[in-house]
Amino acid sequence: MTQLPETNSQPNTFRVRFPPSPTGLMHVGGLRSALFNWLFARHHGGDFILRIEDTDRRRYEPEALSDILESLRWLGMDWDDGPEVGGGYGPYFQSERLDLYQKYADELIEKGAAYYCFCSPERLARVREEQQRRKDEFVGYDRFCRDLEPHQAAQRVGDGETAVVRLKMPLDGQTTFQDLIRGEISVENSTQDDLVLLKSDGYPTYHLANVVDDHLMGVTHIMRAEEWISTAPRHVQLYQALGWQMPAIAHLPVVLDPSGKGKMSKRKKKGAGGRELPVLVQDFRAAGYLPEAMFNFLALVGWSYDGHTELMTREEIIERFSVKHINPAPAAFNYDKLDHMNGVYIRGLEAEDLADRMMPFLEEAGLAADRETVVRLVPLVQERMKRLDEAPGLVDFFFVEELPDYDPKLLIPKKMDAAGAYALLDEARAVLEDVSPFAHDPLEPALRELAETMGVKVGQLFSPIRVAVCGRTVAPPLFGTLEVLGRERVLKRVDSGLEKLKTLEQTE
RNA sequence: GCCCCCAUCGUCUAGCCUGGCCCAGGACACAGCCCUUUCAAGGCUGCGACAGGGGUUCAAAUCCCCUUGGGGGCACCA
Repeated sequence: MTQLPETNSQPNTFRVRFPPSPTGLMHVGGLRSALFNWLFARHHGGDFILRIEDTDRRRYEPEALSDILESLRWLGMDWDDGPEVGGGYGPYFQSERLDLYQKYADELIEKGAAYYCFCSPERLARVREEQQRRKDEFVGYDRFCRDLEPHQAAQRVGDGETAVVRLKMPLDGQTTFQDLIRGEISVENSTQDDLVLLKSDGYPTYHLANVVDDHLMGVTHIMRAEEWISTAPRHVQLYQALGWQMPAIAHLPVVLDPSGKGKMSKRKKKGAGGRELPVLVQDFRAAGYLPEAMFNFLALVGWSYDGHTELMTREEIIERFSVKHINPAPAAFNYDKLDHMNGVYIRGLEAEDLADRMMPFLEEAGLAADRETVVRLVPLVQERMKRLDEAPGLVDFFFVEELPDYDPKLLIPKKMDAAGAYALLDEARAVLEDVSPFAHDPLEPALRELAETMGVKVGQLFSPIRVAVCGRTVAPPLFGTLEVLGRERVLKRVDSGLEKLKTLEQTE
């Protein structure tokens, strides 16, 4: 028998929980729910419980659990009760609490608040189908077994007949509850059907397990996504049948996909430029979003502080978080804004820190990047990055000996021909060979002076150099780039650029 | 179809509870200009909303009702 919690222990006045089901990889919607609960707990000095709702044996995926734990840790959300840390109300895996659910299901049957149902899934499907075809007002279980004689029903179960346990919902009247965000919510009981509490495999449904555990674990506040609203009346009835006080409850607005049409699904969406928009937490990590930016942004999905303060540290968010400022309206997930905010956080990083965070992305891209060089590169690219996954594309030419092939025409500046470009590059080469030390400072004045003596705009001179050295027209600031590249490689690339121009002249 | 929730710029939102300070503020995006060796970053400016209709009131974005629109849910999944 699973150990019941000490009845005389005084639970914290603020105990919230995040109860993921290990049926798939964690997605942002779930992370957001977790974050709001965590913020609520930390704000009030309460407890954050992590409970694994592994009651669906068919959809169970073993790798989901580690993904859930990693996702929470990524954002720095620690839990007071749960896997790996324990707590006084365990176990925290519902699959290890089966006897508890069985016990309360039995109790409800005994009280006459629940009953055995022997209807086969086939019959249920047939009933539903007919109701839909007839366009009945009521679609749901027809309560075929509700009034079976209890002793006979128990006998059949004893004889080994498979059955589920269903809750007897009231047939008339209405069920009402207070939502912390939406106020009073009320539904007609005649629209509700008798929900399954215990499945035929002996596992509880979400409804039973969730209610039993929230009660036993001393949960005081439930914050879950809006899609649960419609099941709340059932939970109200369940608490009532069990004779327990229901925790305060709040339904968080759903997160809509960027188009605002439908909630964010686990399927990836295509964004501007055909980029796959991340949905899973691990995709956000892989895209190079900083956890601190993600934390800040996610806190603002459905919650706001004062309408104009958006950049906040985690401490500030914890201090300012309030259920009162949670917006009940669904919100589209704004990737552009996330990117912008991530860029702000990237720009705020120390050079060494940013270099460390860039390294895995450079390695992943197959670049032989060394940390020392990357640290020197940071000032050149820091304000040009919104996501870390953009880093390889920004610095790749620093880590190759030979530039990949590029269009020689790029070497020719505006209003100029190949011969002119050649002359410019050739003169520049002389300067590049002479200047000492080969660093930003002597390099810039020297090349500016060259532009002046040659009577061209600096842009006209710098452009061919940039292309020769980087292999493209858009690149980090030139002089810093030259310095990091070093004289030897720069001259080699300029030579190769000169050669390209020469062949271009001949074919003209 | 039925039930429930929601409704301020293209998007995220402040204001709504406790009507007047709102001819509605901020952010992202977009456009223009400035800065500038490209691209960014930064600065400035612009574009742009109270879904519609009825009430209540001296006064409504704010309160009430209806309509419309959007979303969510209708499993032995969570």
